[in-house]
Amino acid sequence: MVEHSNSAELDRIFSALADPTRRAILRSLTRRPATINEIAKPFPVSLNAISKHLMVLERAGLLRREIKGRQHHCRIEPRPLRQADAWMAHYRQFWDERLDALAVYVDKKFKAAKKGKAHGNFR
Amino acid sequence: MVEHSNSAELDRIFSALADPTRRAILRSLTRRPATINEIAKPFPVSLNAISKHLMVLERAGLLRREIKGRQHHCRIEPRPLRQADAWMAHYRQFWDERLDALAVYVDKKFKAAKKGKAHGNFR
DNA sequence: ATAATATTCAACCGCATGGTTGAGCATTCA
DNA sequence: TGAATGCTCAACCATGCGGTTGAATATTAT
Repeated sequence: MVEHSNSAELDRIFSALADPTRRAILRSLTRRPATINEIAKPFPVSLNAISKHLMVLERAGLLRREIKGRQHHCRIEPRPLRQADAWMAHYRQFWDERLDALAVYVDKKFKAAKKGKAHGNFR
Repeated sequence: MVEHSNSAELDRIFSALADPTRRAILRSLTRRPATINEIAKPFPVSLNAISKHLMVLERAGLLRREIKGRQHHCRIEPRPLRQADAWMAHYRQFWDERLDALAVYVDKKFKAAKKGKAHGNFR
């Protein structure tokens, strides 16, 4: 529950990424910054829906907005992705090309547990 | 909306990661596989709540369960993280050590847009 | 001044989520 | 056989989410 301090931030980042529309918006913003109307155009949902998505991205720190007159110019802000990446780095060793070292490791423990040989290792 | 085919899978993966309890569970499973009771013990919520979290992780492919008698032995399954990582790879160039090349790139476009110089570039 | 444009606010809907409690079902222990 | 254990199912609750429509606000254009 307590975890790493920046846990709430990771919550916002990962859950912002958990929606396909928002991921598509981010991808489009890597091509060029855009106003909200421009961002919304390709999507089959209302402008309001997109406006909400943008707020979610903004709260996650993944989007920056600069208001210029009546237009809001948006650009991607990649730094939070670095944070998500840092979280995943802890697990990267486990799927890396080096033949899934963890999978092997865990599998051993797993099999041992099933045989009841390793109960002392459990808390 | 259509996106990449495996979009729904990414949805499940990212939203599974968007909860601190589930991230803590994953982390604990990197230390050792465990039964559901063992997993639940450290958390201040009910066993049922943990059981639900485990189902979410399982549906995202991040956890594998083997039922041995009345105990369910769980281990982490890192492969989906690789997928999430692949998605992020597209953005990695943007925050990499090369001093945020995208930030600079986007910033240029952004400033241009604000001055109204680049309207032709917008779709 | 008026109209059009760009965006948000507010209220609502249906559904998912994270949590609870209590019952139910296998499996193991005595 | 009967009791304890490990886990899920079912029902419920409060909250949040992604979507809508309609009104409001602010800026720009006529």
